[in-house]
Amino acid sequence: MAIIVDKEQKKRDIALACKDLFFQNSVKDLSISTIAATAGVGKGTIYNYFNNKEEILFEIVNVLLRDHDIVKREKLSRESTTKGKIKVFSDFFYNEEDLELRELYKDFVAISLSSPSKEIKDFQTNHATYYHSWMKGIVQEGIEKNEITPESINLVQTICAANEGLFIASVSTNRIENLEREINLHIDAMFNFMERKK
Amino acid sequence: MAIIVDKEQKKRDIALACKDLFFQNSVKDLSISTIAATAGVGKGTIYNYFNNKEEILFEIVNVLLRDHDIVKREKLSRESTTKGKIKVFSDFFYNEEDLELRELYKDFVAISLSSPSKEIKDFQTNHATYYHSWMKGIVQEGIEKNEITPESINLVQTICAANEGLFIASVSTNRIENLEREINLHIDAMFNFMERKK
DNA sequence: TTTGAATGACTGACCATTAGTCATTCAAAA
DNA sequence: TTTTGAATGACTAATGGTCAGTCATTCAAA
Repeated sequence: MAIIVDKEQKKRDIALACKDLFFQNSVKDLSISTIAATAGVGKGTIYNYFNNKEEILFEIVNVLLRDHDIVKREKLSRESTTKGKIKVFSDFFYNEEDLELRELYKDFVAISLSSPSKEIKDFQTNHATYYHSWMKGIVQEGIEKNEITPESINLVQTICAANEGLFIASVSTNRIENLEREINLHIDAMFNFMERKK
Repeated sequence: MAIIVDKEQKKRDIALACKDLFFQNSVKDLSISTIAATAGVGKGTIYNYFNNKEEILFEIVNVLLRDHDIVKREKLSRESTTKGKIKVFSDFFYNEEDLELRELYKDFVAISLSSPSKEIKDFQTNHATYYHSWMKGIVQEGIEKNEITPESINLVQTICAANEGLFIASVSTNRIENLEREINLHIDAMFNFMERKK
């Protein structure tokens, strides 16, 4: 009949083609024309695959998060203690290699705060739930290995939230000079309470 | 020679005139024309007092925060325990009476995440520092009254960050069904560690 | 007391740019 | 040759921001 393209693949191709554009500019400062030109397609084509700029950002984040998770799993497997794992788990917010992904993540949170559409919220919920239960698994494991107390499981939510809160503060204010230090301090403080006293 | 207006006052007047507009719409969805019409001035006049829409939001938040603080001080004085005070301090994120201010606050954080201009960051830093040291004062007082351990002072940062993080999560995801409960749970958990054992 | 020059406040028409649409074109398959 | 999905970019409507001109008030000089 006519050309049939793999819609999902093309969507990914377009998104990844302007990855760097999104790294260097905030979504707000990018025009659809620029994005289309960078991806090497017409403006109309963009609208064949995405409803708006934000969805392109989501697609990029989605793809990058998959790679990020693989690396994270790798790094986690090299840690033996629960505390070490939690620290590695939290290093997304400050480490050098996730700098670009973090740039996108900022935009991402900004969008979900100002335009709470259903899709965006579901998207965020999925990711948040995924990482939350991942961390919960790590803590659970620590409990089973008798490293930390059973009540520690109730602090998972707080650790996650504090990480997020510290990150937001480090971006939106000048109050946090050293995020890595700040996050590790708070994890240390939490583990003081969570660790089994011998 | 000519008319001299109180610039600061007029700025406040314009901002407050479209307060409700900002409550009901996100900054993104408001046009300068609409804002100008609502405030009853010409579009050009807006630019005599503000550089962009965001600055109008800041002005509104500034004024409202002043009132909010008075009420908060009032409420705090009625609490006798440190734990009670911290809970009252944190209720901004979920209580009914601050609903509108919270709407603005969301926009506010979104802007500081996506357009980190110097002014915005300074503005945020001032407020964050102000509230942070306020809470620190409350904790300090609790330590002096021998209610909580001296080490508690190190958890102020974590409590603040976790509140913020939980709030962000409640807005941007569907994971937190009851923010009030979640925040109070985490404060209770923290106080379990902070309180002096008798 | 009158007057007109000086000045600051205010304005909305105007311009450049943008998001989003859609009629048209293109190319492959039948 | 015909059919049909994909791609396109000219077009429209709306927006943010500018700026040349208008207006109102004041006050010094006549």
